[in-house]
Amino acid sequence: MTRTEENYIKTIFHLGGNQSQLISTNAIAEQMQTKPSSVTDMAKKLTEKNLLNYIRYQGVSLTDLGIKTALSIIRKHRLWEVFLVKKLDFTWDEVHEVAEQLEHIKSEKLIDKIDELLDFPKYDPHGDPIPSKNGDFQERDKQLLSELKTGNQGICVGVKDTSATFLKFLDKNNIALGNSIQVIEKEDFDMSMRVKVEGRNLQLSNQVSTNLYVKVLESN
Amino acid sequence: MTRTEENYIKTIFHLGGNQSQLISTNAIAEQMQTKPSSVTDMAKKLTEKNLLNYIRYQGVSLTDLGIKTALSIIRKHRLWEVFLVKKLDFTWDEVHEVAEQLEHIKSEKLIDKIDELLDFPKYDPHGDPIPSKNGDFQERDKQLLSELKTGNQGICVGVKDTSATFLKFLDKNNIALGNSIQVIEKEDFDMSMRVKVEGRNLQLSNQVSTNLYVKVLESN
DNA sequence: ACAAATTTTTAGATTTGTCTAAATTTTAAT
DNA sequence: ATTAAAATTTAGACAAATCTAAAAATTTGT
Repeated sequence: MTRTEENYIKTIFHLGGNQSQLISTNAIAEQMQTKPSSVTDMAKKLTEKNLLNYIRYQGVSLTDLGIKTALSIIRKHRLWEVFLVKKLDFTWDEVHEVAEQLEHIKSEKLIDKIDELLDFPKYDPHGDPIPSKNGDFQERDKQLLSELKTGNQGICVGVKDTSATFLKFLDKNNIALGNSIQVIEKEDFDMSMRVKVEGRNLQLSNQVSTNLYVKVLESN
Repeated sequence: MTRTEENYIKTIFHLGGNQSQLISTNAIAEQMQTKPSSVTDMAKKLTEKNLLNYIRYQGVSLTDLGIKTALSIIRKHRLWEVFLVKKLDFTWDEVHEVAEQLEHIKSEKLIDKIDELLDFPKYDPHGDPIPSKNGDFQERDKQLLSELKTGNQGICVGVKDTSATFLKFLDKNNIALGNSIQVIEKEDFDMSMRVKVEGRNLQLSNQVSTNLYVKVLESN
């Protein structure tokens, strides 16, 4: 498998092509910064290799083999991210670009040893779950901060937007995964909300609250 | 720089193209398992990029920029080898293949942090020196075991042949870098020699003694 | 249901890195 | 100093991954 092929498989997975949902060549092209015609060519090629199901004019979905392949790449990507943060003191906004390269290194032993070195982490620095060696992983029980009701309390467990600008914004406001967060007041006008993060009062815009995942603590 | 270009630069360095010595397209092709005509094409391309000096029908040598580039790649390769052995328990015969991939990862911060994590090692698992960040490195004072005279004593400091078969042979015979070694007797007939390695007697063929580097301990 | 707009595919071209076969240059031998 | 042998380059072709422009299919609006 070439690096390009792996990137297609990974992108299709992230667009939902694992739920036997058909993903359009247009959507893939947009995500990958390429043209729909290029996607069509690759769709044919990957179908030939039994990684995709492709229906002309409809879109593609991943086969079982395709899903397995995608999970393997995602596992590598997320483990490398943990490695960079835990062992090399990278910040969570610096890891993505490098992990994009490292995820393509071909050595089963290497990634298993990295997994072991990190003591088999379950989540990456952005709170996303890391598939196990045999490909299973459970999405954490979480919801967007914006979905919480006034008074609800939770723990920050992940981010939806993983861009450096958003992550740095969170750093600057001392919001980190694991922090407790409580909704004090929601503003109908602009959907912003006042929250308490680890005891500190903050005003967060809708843009922020729709990109921060929390695990709700049941009040009773 | 593409991965292929980097591999050409690295190969030319190893063939001596740093000493402003001209390396033939034939020699490069043989080393890289490709055809001389392909090398010619790449020679033109890399000359265009100011990495090579190329004289038609004569060969190529590295420019200053080419040497700097080669040293950067070799630095990465050797640091990754140390990482694999020291942090992930790879054996010295397993590291080459994986390091060939890792050496192409583009991130200055990454390799500097790996260097730091390893506490700035000077030599890789095969005894080869690791260029510093600014590109200087000194070849260790060493000679082939085969060059020693009867009675000479030394320390194993490196291998010339880094193939898995040779390295496993050394493992099997409990010969490791850092071991003391003394020449007991040299056989004129087949150039084999009887040696004492850390007190144990061994008979080594010429093939072995011409691939093991030692640092001679001056008798007086 | 049909025309217009949108999406997708096809056809043909481009770039990178490679190859084979033929032509050219250099080296070696007498 | 020629000629034969060896090494090197050129010319033309190919595969992978991409693009643009045109054609075809699908979706949408009325």
